[in-house]
Amino acid sequence: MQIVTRHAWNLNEQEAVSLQLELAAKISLRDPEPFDVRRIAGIDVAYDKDDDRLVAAVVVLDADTLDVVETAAAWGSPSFPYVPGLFSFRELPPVLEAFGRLKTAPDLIVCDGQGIAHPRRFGLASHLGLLLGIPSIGCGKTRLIGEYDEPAAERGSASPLLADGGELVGHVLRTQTGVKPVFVSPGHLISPDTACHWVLKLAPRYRLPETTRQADQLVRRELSRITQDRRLP
DNA sequence: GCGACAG
DNA sequence: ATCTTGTCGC
Repeated sequence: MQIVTRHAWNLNEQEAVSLQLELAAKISLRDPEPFDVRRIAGIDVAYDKDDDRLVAAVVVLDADTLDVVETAAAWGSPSFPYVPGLFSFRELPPVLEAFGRLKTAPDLIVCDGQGIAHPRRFGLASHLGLLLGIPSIGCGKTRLIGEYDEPAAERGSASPLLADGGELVGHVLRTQTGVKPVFVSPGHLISPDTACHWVLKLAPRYRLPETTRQADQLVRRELSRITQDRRLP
């Protein structure tokens, strides 16, 4: 698929924050109509512990069978420090490169991290969704912002994630009975409820959605692949 | 000033 | 993210 980057990535922290404020105004929390989802993409990034390199991977799953139908990966190096709230500026460059290697564009993207459940309502999922113009969801393992009540223990239970004075920025969703919940928030072109619906559907057996699990596995395989090469004298 | 803080 | 052993359970 063709990737068109709409802005540069060589920014300092102040410029990055300004850009987020500017782009956050363009985010839509409405579901497309019609909203036909056949291919769902999952992304993940892994860091090399010895070298300062990182790998980004994209896996595309069939929405009905959850089978992997296409994958792509790209190597890079951290071009931005890890700063809570500016995560996308660190991981998106290689992720976009990986997307550019896909033959077919997905209908929905699920990211590791947050969507609008972010200080400026512009987390990684929102940034990626906006740049690609594709519906996106943020599914984080831990909280960045927001307050919430613990959801009931049964799979499918959810409680609203509220920021500031009660603004709904997502949901804390229990994907498996008796297991720690995940933080689901819309990235772009999707509503909070529809985002939860898809994450639950993508997690029929494990805590994390299959998109995230498959992307994580691919990225680790890529890491060990080069680690092996490096051991050869 | 003191915590909190996606991966 | 990454560093790390064993352990309980299906």
